[in-house]
Amino acid sequence: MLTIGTLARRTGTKVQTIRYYEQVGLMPEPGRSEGGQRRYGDAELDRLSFIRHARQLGFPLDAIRELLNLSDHPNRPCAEADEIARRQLRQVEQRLARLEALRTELQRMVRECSGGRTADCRVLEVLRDHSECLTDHENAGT
Amino acid sequence: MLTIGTLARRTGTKVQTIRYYEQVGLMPEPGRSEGGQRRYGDAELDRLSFIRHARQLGFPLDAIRELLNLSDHPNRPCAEADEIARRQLRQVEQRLARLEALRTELQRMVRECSGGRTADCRVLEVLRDHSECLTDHENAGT
DNA sequence: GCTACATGCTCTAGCTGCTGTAGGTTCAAC
DNA sequence: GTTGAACCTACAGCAGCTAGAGCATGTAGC
Repeated sequence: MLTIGTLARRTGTKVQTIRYYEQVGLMPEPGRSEGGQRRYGDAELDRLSFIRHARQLGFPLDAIRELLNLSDHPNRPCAEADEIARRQLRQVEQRLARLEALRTELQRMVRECSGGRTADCRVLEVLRDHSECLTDHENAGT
Repeated sequence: MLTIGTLARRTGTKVQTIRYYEQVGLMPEPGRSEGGQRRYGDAELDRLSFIRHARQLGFPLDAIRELLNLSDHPNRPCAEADEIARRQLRQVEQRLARLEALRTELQRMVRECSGGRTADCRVLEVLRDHSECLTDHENAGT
């Protein structure tokens, strides 16, 4: 039986995050000690590892919920899990494309800055005048 | 004199977003009509365009605040603006590297999935067992 | 058995950067 | 004068946590 702190250390998760996962229904409500402290078993350790790993791969919590659901039904076809992963892959690819455009633009700004006064700063100039940009970068960033 | 709605349309910003920028001090408190509605001039139009453009390039609001500050002091050296842009570029490059690792891993998962039952699903299997991963992908995702 | 202290508990607020809604007011055209 | 679009303030909510307050429990040493 593991305390929440031990579970946290084993999975590289913060204690509060585990409680948060419980709150949003990703982790089950665990058993409690006589004094009311959470006690976890190996199943929960596996489940949390799964969640953390999926998070590291950028899956949103909703997708992880679906994946966990599928994982609980070994006889169902895996097309759904496959589709979730593909969706995530598409997302990642889209973000990559946007970030690459941003990188290009930022590199250009930085390269052209000659280090004078802010009045002549290329960085500020480009920001002031969108038409100086080579690439599209709408909805970018985050 | 522009109303907030016109300013919003001209800059591709939502009205609420403009009010939000005012609230967090990115936009100045504008003049008001007799009835208390905001009225903007060209300076504000430029300032908001600057903000939006910087946001499209992924600069966080704090960085934009600094950039605007620098922009208001044309005689100061532009090293600071340059540094802010470089910092942003580094951020973008880091995110790119992480996302590329994610893409690799997701591609592998998807490619190896043979479309059987979830019990044998590669996607779920990889998520269950971190050691199957080729790349590092810690702190990834968002 | 007692004390000290790490760890646990719940609850609430805060982070970023907006976005949406409720319930009311102003403006401009007709 | 009346309509209807656009405006106003104030506040709640999104994701995915994270941090803190104020208190309870668990455990190790003595």
